[in-house]
Amino acid sequence: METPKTPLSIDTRIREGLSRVGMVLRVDEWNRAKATGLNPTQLSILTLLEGREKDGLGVKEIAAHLGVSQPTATDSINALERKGFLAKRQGAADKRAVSVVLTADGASALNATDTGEGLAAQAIGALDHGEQEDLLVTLIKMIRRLQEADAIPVQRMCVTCRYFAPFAHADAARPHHCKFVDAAFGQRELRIDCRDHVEADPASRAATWDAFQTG
Amino acid sequence: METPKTPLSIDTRIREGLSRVGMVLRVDEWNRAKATGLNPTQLSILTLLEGREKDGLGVKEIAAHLGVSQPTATDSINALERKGFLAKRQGAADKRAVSVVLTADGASALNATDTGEGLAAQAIGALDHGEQEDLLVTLIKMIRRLQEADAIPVQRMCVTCRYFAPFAHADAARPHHCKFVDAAFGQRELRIDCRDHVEADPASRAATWDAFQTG
DNA sequence: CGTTAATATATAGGAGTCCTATATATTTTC
DNA sequence: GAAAATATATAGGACTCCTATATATTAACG
Repeated sequence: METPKTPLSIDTRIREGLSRVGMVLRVDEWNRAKATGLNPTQLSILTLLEGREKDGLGVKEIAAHLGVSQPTATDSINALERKGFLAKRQGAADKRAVSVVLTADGASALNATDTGEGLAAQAIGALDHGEQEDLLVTLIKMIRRLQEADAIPVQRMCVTCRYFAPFAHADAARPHHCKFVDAAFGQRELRIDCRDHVEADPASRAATWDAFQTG
Repeated sequence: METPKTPLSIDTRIREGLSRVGMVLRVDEWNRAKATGLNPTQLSILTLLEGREKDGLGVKEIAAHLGVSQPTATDSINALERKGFLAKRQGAADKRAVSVVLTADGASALNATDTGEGLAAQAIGALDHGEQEDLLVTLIKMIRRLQEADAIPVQRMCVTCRYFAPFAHADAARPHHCKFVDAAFGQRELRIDCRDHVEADPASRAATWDAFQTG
């Protein structure tokens, strides 16, 4: 009957929980990816490039999004280039730079991986609607904090978008408004990575966040 | 002005959010591990073995906890054995089996990695107390579901422990009771991986969960 | 009781991730 | 225009991670 060591803080236990769930996400990704001969890292890169077909992304940006070093990103990009799933174009203005874009093959490989079912979806499905919504909002809050702290690159979330008008409507089910598509939407529809995102300037971003939080 | 493709379900967006946060967890782990010459996978294994010094764990079990194949687990275990951070003992009853245990060196390497600060801790710190608590409970709910579905191995959580008496006290701050240490504790103290965990039988596990949920 | 099936782990082989350190080519800066 | 900063690539090495298969034991069953 040992007494437990230093009692763990709630931070630590949340991290433990996130890491368990994260493990399952990774397993799902292996299953998704296997069919197309990809692995989770490669799948992440293709996903990242989807919806950025205009400008592509630089090697450094990809590394930052993946949370790996730049040479590692080069490695994985090369692996995908060999497979013909993406292409490197020389940067227009800056000749040092490179612009990585999805090829047609890459896009179809991505579509071939059915994103539908998986263990993670099952776990999320075990939550009721309110919990799902709260979880989404909590994650958004965490991600935003990391973004504000420059710990991760800019995410294309509604809450930092210039087109986002939080709580613009009285309708409790669809309180928010997207000025880009000019439509109302609900908390449950909040995006983590919207292809139409345009970052708002810091001042209005802060104001938007404030309005979003105080609901 | 492209119209967005098929609108993503909330499942998908929660997965996106979890994966962003998971990326940060991984970066934190690299930073933690680097000092001791480890990598995140190795760190996970050592963490897993901590608090199981009596019986150790089998290769297969370690693989299941990590969500990797058995040969991969063998690889990583061998790497750690080379470094002297763990040892393999032959199984007592079953001579095929192996029991992997932490060595003293392994334990101190683990302690050397300061678990304190990191990006994830910062992101979690951005949440208020209520949100942290809700997040912890939500994660527990998800993990339990995965466990019940045999998608992940048994986790040593309070909610599946025979010593756990949910909402046994009137005190709102410390409603739960742990019959092992015979003490009251709060939602915020719920464990994800308790070394004193003993799995309850299915029937009482279900009853406990029910009591916990309807709290 | 002995053959067959199941289990726990290890090996083999190979692609790819991931790191640090450093080289190369271009901007940028003063 | 030289020095500092930036974007990417290379080199070298440890390790992760897979599938397929081999080995040793234990369990199952006719």
